[in-house]
Amino acid sequence: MNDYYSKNPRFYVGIDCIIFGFDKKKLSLLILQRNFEPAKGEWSLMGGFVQEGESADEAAKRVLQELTGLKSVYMEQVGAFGEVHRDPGERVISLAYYALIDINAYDHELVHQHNAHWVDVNELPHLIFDHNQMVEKARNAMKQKASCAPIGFNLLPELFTLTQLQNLYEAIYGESIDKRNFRKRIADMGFIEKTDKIDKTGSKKGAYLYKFNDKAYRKDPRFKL
Amino acid sequence: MNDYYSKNPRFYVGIDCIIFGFDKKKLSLLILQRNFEPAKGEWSLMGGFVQEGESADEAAKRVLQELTGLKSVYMEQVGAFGEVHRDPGERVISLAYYALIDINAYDHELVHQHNAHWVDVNELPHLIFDHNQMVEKARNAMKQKASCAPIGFNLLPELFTLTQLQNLYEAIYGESIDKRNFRKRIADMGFIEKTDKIDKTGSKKGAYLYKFNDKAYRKDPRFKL
DNA sequence: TCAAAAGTGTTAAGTTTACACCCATGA
DNA sequence: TCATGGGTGTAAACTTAACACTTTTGA
Repeated sequence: MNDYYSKNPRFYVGIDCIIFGFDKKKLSLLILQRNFEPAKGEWSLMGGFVQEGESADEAAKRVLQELTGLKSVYMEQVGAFGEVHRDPGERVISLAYYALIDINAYDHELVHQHNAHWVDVNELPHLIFDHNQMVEKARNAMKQKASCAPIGFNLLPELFTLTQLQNLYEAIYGESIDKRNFRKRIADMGFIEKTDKIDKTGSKKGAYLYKFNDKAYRKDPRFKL
Repeated sequence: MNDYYSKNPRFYVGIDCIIFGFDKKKLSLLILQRNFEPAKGEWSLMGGFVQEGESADEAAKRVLQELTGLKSVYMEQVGAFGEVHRDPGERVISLAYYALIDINAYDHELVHQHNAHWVDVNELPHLIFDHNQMVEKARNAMKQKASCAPIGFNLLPELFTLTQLQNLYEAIYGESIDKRNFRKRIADMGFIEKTDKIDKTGSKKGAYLYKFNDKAYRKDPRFKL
C-alpha cells in the first residue's frame, strides 16, 4: 500500500545560506573558511541539513541562527540545487536561501567560532560545490526583489541617511544613481520618514536620519527604485 | 567520519509539474483527477519522485514526459515546498516546476491513461496538498519571466498570427492590450518574423503567420511585452 | 451585403534622465 | 579657509498610452 512512497529513494536535504550584509559602500557575504570536513580549508556558504519535524523554511532560519545568533531575519528561498554529484561526498539536494542582515548586529563570537568572514560580493573566492552558482542566482533574485519591494532596509540600521540608502542601492544594482533623482523618488514614495535626528559620522555638516515606515508603506504599497 | 551526513535524516523528494497550455484565448493547466491513492478521486498536479542517479531537473523532465510523451520542453523550477505535513501520508519535500507546451502537440493516449484534463487556469478546482499554492507561485513566476524573455512562444505552434500572440499575452497578464501598441512593440523587437503564409481559420480575411527567429533574438536580445 | 477579424499612425500624457550650485561644518 | 559630504529644481528626451477607420472575404 504505502509502496507509493516507499518504493522511492530518500535524500539528504541541505540548506545553504547566502548572507548579505552592507557596509559603507559595499555588499558583502558572510562565508566560512571551513575548519571541518568535508572540504576542510576551503570556502563555503553556511549550511546545514533539514531535520525531521522542521519545515525547509524553519531549517533555513535555524541554520542562519546557528551562525549569527539572529532570529526573525528576512529570508527568501532561491531554489533547489539537485545535480547528482554536486556534493562529491554524498547525494544531497540543497535548498539555497538568501538572508539580509544588518552588518552591525549579529553575534561576533558565534561567527568567530565558525571561522566565518565578510567578503565583498564582487571579490568572492572560489566556493565549494555549486555555491558560487547559488550566490549568482541569489544576487539576481535579490536585485529583482529589491527593485520592487522594500527589502533593502533589512540591510541597514533602523535609522539611516539618504546617502547610505543610495549607496546601498548602488551596490545592489552595481551602477551609480543620480542623487537628485534618487531623492525625488524617495520623497514620492512617502513612507521613508525623516526623523529629527542627525548623523554626524558621515560628514561634518551632518545628515538627517530617516526610517522606513512600514505602516505607511502597507497603506499604499508602491515601491520602485 | 561520514557522520557528517549520516547523522541527518533523509527525505522523499517529490516533483510536481504545473503544465501550461494555451488555446484560443485561455491559459489552461493539465491536471489529474487521481485514479490512484493517496487522495484518489481528487484533483492534483502531475507528480513523481526524484530517483537515485537523476538530477532534480532530469526528474522533472521525466515526470512531464510520463504524462505528455514530450521531451525537450521549456521548464523552470518554481521552488521547493517543505512544510512538514504538506503531504499527510509521508514527509515529502517537493520541487515544483512549470512547463510550457503547445496544447496541440502531446500524447493524448498517455494523458487519457492518467485521467488528466485541461482546465482553465482561472477556474481551477481545489487541488490536493499545497498544489494550489504551487500554481499561484508558478503563475507569477511565469508572468514575470514572460514579460522579459521570449518564453511565450513555447505555448504556440511554430507559426502563429499576431492576434494569437496578443491573445496569449493578454491571458498571461490577465489584462487587455491595445492592438496597435502591441504590434508596434512586436515590430520594434525585430525577431518576430512575418512569413508569406496565411492562416484563414481565424477570420475570413486571413492573417499572416509569423514565427519566432531565435537566431535574430540572440543577436540582439531585447524583449519587453 | 454585412458581420467579423486584420491591419495600420498620430498625438498627448507621463516618466525618466541629465545636469550644477550653495550650505554647513570640523579640521 | 578650505575640503567634504549634504541638500535642492528644472528642462529636454524618451516612453507609454489613448484613440478610429479601412480592408478583405465567406456566409
